[in-house]
Amino acid sequence: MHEEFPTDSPAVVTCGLPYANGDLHVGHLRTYVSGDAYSRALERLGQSVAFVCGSDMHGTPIAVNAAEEGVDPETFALEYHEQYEETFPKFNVEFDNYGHTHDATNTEMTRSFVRSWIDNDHVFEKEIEVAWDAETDQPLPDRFVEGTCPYCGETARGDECDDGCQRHLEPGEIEAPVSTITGNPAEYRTRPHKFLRLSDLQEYLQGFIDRLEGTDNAKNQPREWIEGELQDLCITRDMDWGIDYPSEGAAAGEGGDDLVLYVWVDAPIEYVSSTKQYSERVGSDEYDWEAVWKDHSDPDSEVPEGGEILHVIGHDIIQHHTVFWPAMLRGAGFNEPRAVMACGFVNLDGEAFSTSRNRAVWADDYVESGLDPDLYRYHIVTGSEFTADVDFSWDGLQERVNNELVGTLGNFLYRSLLFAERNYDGTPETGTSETVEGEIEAAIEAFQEAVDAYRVRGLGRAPVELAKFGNEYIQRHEPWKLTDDDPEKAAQVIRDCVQLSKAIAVLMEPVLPGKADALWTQLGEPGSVGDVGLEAALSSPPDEFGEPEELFEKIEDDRVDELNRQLAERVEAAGGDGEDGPNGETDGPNGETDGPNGETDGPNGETDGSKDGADVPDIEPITDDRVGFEEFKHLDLRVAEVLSAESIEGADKLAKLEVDVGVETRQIVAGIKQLHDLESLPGTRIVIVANLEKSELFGVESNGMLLAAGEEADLLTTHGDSAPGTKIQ
RNA sequence: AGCGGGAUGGGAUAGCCAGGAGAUUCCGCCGGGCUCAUAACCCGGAGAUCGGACGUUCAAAUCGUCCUCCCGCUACCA
Repeated sequence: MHEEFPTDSPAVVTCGLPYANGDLHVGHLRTYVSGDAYSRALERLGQSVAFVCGSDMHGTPIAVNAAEEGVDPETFALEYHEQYEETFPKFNVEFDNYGHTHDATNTEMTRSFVRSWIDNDHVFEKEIEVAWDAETDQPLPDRFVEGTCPYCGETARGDECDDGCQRHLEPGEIEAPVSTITGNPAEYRTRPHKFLRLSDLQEYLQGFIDRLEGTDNAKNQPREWIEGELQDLCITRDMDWGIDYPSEGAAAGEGGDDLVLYVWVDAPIEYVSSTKQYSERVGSDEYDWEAVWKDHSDPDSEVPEGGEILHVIGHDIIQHHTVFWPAMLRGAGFNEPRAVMACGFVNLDGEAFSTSRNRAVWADDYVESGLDPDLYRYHIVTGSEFTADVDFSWDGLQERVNNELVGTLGNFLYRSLLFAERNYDGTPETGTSETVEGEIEAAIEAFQEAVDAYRVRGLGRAPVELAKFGNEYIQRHEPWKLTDDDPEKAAQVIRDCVQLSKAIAVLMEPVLPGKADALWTQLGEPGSVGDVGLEAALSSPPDEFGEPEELFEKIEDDRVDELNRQLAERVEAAGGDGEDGPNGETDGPNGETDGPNGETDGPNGETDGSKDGADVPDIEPITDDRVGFEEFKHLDLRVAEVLSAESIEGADKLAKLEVDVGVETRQIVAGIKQLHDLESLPGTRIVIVANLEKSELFGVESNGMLLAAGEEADLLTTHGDSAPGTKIQ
C-alpha cells in the first residue's frame, strides 16, 4: 500500500513527548534513541526527514506537583524542559527541533485544530458532572481527584485507573471522589464541557487501522477499541494550567469559559508544531511542514495524502496514537500517520524500574559514568526486538560492548586500517573484489529491510554482521603471510578490508553516530558520515589516511563492580527507611513519560500521612444519608455455617468458602485469606448477604457476600445458636 | 479468570507473520589454528525429542486445535 523508503515525500519521525514532571532514566531513553536511530537510517536511505519532539508541559500532574513545591506550573515544567533539552544530545539524540507544548507555536496550532473541529461540526457541548472541592470552591479535574474506578473498583485517579484496569476515565466517571487538594470528599457539580465526537470518525478509523504500518503491537491492539463503540472524547478541563479552549464568542486567541484543553489534545499537536518550527527555521524550500502534515488528497477522498508520518512511542500510549490522534488529525483536515512503532519496557536486571525505590539508572548516572553514549545506544537497540522488553544492566552492557563492539567490530576495523596504513599508507591501489562487494550489498539490503519492517534492532546488527564477515575474511586470507609471497593478493585483501570498514562506518551511523563519525575521520573522509547516503558504502575510500585509533575500549570489571555497587547502595538507602506508598509504586514500565498517563510521581506519591494512619483508627462518621425501612428489607441477610474454606490460587486476599444456608449450600468468595486461618473456619457461624448479585472473581463464582467488621475483617456471627438459613431482621 | 508476552543445545537471545535439510547471535565448556589486531581474531567439537498432545501438509520450530508451565498487568466484593 505504501511505497518503500525512500519516497519522494518528506517524512517526519516523532518520539512520544517526555512529560515535564521528573528526571529521565535509561528506560525512557529507549524511545528517543530508537527514534533517533530510525530517523538517521531513513536519512542514509536518502529520505528527506525531520526528527522532532518536545516537552509535554500541561496536565494536572504538573499542576499538582508545582503546587506542592509552591511554584507556578510553567516555571516547574520549564525547568524539566530545559533539562531534557540538555540531556538528549548527551545520548547523541539530535532532534531537528525540540519545542514544548506551552510555546506560542503549539498554543496557536492547538487552537486552530480545535477551531477546525468546531467548523467541521465535530465538537458538541454537554453538561457533565465534575468533581468539585467545596472548601476551596474549585473544580477538580483529572488528578486533582482520586476515588474508585467504576470499572474495577480500584483506587484510581480522575483521568486514569492507574493501579487498576488502566482505563482512561472520562470526567465524572470516578466514584467516591476525594479532593487531592484538601482531602475532603469531593462533590459533583454540573458543568458544561466540550467533546470531540469520535463516533463521527469511527468508519474512517477502521479504514485507517488497515492502512497503518509499524510494529505489530501498534497495528493489532487498537482493533479492539476501534471495532467497539467509540466513546466521545472530553477535550476540556476546569483548570487554569493549559491551553485555553478557543471560545467561539470571544475574540480569536482569547480564552473563554475558564476551560483549558485536555493535555492529550495539545500534546500530540506538538508533533505538528515542532515540525513547523523546524520548517520555519530552515525554510520551506528545504523542508515544508505543510507538505507532510496537511491533507493533500481530493476533498472527497477517504484517504488523506501527505508526507510520511512516523511515531515512535512506548506501548503504553498506543491507544492515544492509533485512535485519538488520527481522529484529531482527520477531524481537522490533516494527514494521517503512516506508521506507529511501539517499543517494550526496559527492565533493570530483569525487574521493572522502580523510581520510588530509586531502583533506576538515571540518564545522569549514565552520563556521569563517562561511558560513551553509543555504547548504551547499541546495548538498548540490539538487546532485543523493538516490541519486546529489553534488559538493561551494567553487566549486560559490559558483555555486549566487550564482545561485540570491541572484539568483533572495533578489532576488525583496527587491524584492517592499521595493516593498511603500515603497509600501504592508506588504501591499496586496486579495486574491491566481487565477493566483498557482494557482501556489502547484502548488508545494505539487510539494512533496507530493517527500515521497511520497522525493526530498529536490525539497524544495529547490520554493521556488526559485516565486521564479523570481515574478521573471517581477513583470517581466511592471512594477508600478513602474503605481503612477501603474493603482494598483489595481499593488497587485494586489504583493499577489501578498507572497503568493508568504510561500509561499516556508513551502516553503523544510525545506532552509533558518534563512533561512526570518528571512524569516518580515521578513514580520511571529509565531513560527516551523517551527510552521505548508503551508496557511499561502495564508493572508494581516500587513498591515504593516518594511523587508526582503537574505536572502542573494553569496559573493565572493576568499573562494572563500581557501577553496580553505586546502584545497590542507592536502592538500599531508598528502600531501607523511605517508606513507599502502600503499593510500592513502580514507574510506568518503560517510562514513556508522554502525556499524563504513564506517569507516576516521585517519592511523595499520593498518600498524605493522614490517610494511611493505622495508628489512630478514625471512626468513620455515620452517614447522614438515611435509607428507608423498605430499602433495608431488600437485603436478605442470613445466618450461614462455613463448611469449607480454601485459598484461591493467585489471589492475595481471596478465599473460596462453601457455606450452609439451611436451604442450600452456597459458594462465596471473601477477601479474608490473610486475616483468618482458613483451616479453622469450618463450623463457624457467619452472616451473609444472601441476595447479592452473583459475580465471578478469579474465575470463581461468588454467590453472596460474607459480612465482617473493620480492617481486620472481624467476622459477624450470632450470639445464640441460630440455625443456618435463619433470616436476620 | 481476563488481556498481553514467553517456553528454542548449560545461560541469554534470533528464526515463526510469507512452512522446505532441526536453527541465529552472544556467553560458557572442550580441542585446534593464527600471530596483522584491544590476552584479540579464526576453525572444529560436545550438547537440544525447537514446553506437551493431536491435526493440516509431500514437508511444521514455523499453520490450526487442545493442554502444561513461566512472566507482566489486571481482577482481591471487608
